[in-house]
Amino acid sequence: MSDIELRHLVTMAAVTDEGSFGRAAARLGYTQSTVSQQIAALEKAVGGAVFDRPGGPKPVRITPLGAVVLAEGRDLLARAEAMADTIDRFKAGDGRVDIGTFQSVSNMILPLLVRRLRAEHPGCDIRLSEEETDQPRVGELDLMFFDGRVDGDVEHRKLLDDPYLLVARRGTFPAGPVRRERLDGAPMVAYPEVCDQPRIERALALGGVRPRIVFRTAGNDAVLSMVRAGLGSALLPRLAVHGGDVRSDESLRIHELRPSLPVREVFLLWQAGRTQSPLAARAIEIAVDVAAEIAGRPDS
Amino acid sequence: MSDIELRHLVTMAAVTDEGSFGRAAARLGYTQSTVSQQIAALEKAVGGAVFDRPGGPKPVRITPLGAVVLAEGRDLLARAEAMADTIDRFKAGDGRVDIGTFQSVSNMILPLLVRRLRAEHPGCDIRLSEEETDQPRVGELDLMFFDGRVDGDVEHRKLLDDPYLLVARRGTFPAGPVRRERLDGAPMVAYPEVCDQPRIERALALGGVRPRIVFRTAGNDAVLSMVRAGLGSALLPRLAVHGGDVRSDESLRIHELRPSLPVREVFLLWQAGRTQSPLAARAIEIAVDVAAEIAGRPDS
DNA sequence: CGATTCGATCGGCGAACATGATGGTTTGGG
DNA sequence: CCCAAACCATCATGTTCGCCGATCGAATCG
Repeated sequence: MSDIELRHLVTMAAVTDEGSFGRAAARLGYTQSTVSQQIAALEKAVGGAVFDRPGGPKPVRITPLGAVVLAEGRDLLARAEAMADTIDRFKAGDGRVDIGTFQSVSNMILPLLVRRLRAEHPGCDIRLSEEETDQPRVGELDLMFFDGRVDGDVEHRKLLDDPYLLVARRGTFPAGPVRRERLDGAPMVAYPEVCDQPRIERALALGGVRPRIVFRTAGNDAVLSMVRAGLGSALLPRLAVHGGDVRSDESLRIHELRPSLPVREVFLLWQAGRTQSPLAARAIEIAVDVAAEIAGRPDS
Repeated sequence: MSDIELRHLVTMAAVTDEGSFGRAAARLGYTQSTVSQQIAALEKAVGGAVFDRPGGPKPVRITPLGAVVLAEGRDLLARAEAMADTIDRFKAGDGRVDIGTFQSVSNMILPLLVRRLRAEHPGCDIRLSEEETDQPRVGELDLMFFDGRVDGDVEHRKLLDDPYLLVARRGTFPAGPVRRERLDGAPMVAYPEVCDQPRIERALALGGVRPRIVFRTAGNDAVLSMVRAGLGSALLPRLAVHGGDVRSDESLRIHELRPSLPVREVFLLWQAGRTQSPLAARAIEIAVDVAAEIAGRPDS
């Protein structure tokens, strides 16, 4: 019954435009016989004639039922064409991409990524979500920034190594590198124990160094404010101190740690075995480029 | 390329709902093999995978491209269903019908026809047009009322015979039938010389009777007003004097003519060889019924 | 490591499609 | 009045396409 096919509607529209089965066939690259059969099939599907065939050189004329079918059919065909357009645009890189980020991980990378992606695809829909869970829900995202290895069915791309630096109030330590032992029992401000944070604390503890964590917060600004206020020092990844006014802040001093902590690795990861959108694929490439530029930039 | 078929979209929607090719096949009455092939065909048409197949008991998962296709596809399917609904309603008698009427021909029939048609099909779109051309454009109408025969490729259905009556101001003629000769040179108000009017004037002239036409107007009311005002008498078809307040108007008198004029035949006609809508077909039936009732109604 | 679930693939069969030729119908001109 | 032209329907034919049944390979789970 409702076995209407788009091809038949195209043919019907052509017949209406041309006023003749034969000319419509010529336009569509069919034979007159084919057009005749297609219209017959369409008429069987809708349950009534859509054209009156006067016979002879008179042009065929649409019936009232045919007018209804044609009006709705043209609408349907327009929708189908719009669908094809949308698909083509999507394949060219338009569409939506959901990117997850965590804490201060990507405060340097993400703005550049978004800017370049939007420059390439002005119409694209970039959605960012920052969640504070340890084991993130990569399942609902296209891409996710993360520091540290992650298990599960996840593919990853390493973006950069992010070394830890010690940020202290001026006068807390003498200029230059600071030995790890100096942090044992020292008051410190730190991130919550998610992501890479447990790992560096374990690394310190392995050397018998146990700082006194006096405050934990996920906000970079809050950490730095507390350091400025003299609450304690902080071990922050370079990305977190690289930008902003940290280096020009006279009340703060940045020290290297000796021996240095194992670097934090920043990854871009996504669900394994899942087809990426062209936009997401492009985002990965751009993220890698951006990370390489940032990693190669001199420290000050 | 853009060879997307509605059937494939239905299958894709089912797969998305069920999370499995096999269950979708069971729901649709297909085989798993068929669903697999249909999805493959769809993927070839859109140029990319629409599902990720993890393999094993894991449910298939839609890809970003698939999400786009599905969103647009559901819209397309909804349109197609709406189209089927519209067609079904049309075949049940809904839709639009264009009816032409002329002068005072159908002042009695048309209101009843419209009322009954709208009672049967509340949603239908009845359009009336009254044109003052002699040879009407039946080509743009579904149905047309007309008095008198018409040539061309026109099918017709006779509705009723409409005899002419003489309407005069009280006191113009003695009560009862009036002989034709009395109208020779008499002042009369008449319709314009279109439709049936030339025929009755010829019929009078054939008997040597030539009224003095002092005013021609297409409006029934205008004719009667002029008769009341004493401008002259009028030969009007019975339909024109049947309704309204003519018979109860004490200032007017209705006479038969002896010998009577040949009756005016009222037809409903439409273009020959043209498929009509169910609504139009029903309108014809109702018009015939209505006309029969009116013709059978006693004169006063 | 088998049992299970799942999609892909192959061979085959029947329906649908496109073609070319033929026939019936109508129109308009000589 | 008949003939040529335009037009659509139909038929027979070859080919494609859709669907099915069966089988295979992959992944998961107990």
